[in-house]
Amino acid sequence: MKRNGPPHGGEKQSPEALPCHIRMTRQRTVILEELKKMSSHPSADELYMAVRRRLPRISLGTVYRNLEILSETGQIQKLETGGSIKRFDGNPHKHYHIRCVACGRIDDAPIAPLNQIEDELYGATVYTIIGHRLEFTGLCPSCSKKNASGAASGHVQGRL
Amino acid sequence: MKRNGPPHGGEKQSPEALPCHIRMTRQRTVILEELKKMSSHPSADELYMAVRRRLPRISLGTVYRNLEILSETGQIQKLETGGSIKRFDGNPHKHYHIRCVACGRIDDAPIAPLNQIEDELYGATVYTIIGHRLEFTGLCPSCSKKNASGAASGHVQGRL
DNA sequence: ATAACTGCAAAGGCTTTGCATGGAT
DNA sequence: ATCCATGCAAAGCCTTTGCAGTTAT
Repeated sequence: MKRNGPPHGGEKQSPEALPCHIRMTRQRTVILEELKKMSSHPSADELYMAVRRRLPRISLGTVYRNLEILSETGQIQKLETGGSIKRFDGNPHKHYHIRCVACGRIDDAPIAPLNQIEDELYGATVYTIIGHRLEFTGLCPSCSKKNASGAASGHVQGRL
Repeated sequence: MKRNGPPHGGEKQSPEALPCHIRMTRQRTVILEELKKMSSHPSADELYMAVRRRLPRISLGTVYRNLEILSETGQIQKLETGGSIKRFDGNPHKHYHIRCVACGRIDDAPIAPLNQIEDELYGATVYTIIGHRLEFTGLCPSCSKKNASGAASGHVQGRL
């Protein structure tokens, strides 16, 4: 079914020819609306939970499929962060993020894009450069508090 | 067995108290040696293949466990790149990478560390900053060639 | 002697996919 | 009418883990 793309979350999919006509289904509309409403850079599953409040019969697979399509059409961003769980951003514009290494929370990083940084590589790499991604890591307020109290051996949260 | 850490490759593990005495087993030695020998930032599985040439009976689980320990003791780096497959770097020093979005190949990015960049966030975020990661994306020579020839609809490789 | 480690296999978690059905254009 | 999209469930992939036996110190 997939031409030759990687399985799992592998490295990256082929540009995967999108269908000729992309239809606007109720599911797709709601997924997009809910994602744009959330500032929390949700995972597919978190978004699924949110969407389910409006479309109780939607399936997780549909959410995944739509997130893929929406990101391929540039309406949203699939975040490739350090964590292995994929997260999505309703804001399609280039910006950086900061990620809590303890709970996985992701926020926008208030810093201007490094527009020239890719130039530094031009003569120096054999790659054709496409872009770059800058991600800060840290502890969110909540985890940093927990870390300070139960500080014995530096315990950290399991997840969010 | 795991205290409270996330499952899968989740967000990040707790500092996971390492054992009191870390033994140097043959497996660990070979894994470290082979990794340092490879400049290709291999995945656990790729390294497993390499190590197996010297220790045919080693198990993949052992490779994973050792990579975890070695990275926690700072002898190697676990790369948190955009791809969802984890890769490892025998070079424990801070440096950036460039990743081929088509095949997942990773090379070092020949660019100096941005030592001051984290300062820009100090007043501006609620996070306690730990570090940052800069990753360039692009096409490696091999994929860029393939992309140019079969350029009809921009096909790209499936994996490495 | 004993805590740490290994091999093996099974479990786990996130993501993708096959298929029959439903729906947008 | 056509072909894209959905729901459901099963499969897939990478990674982690339980356990019993082994080994470094």
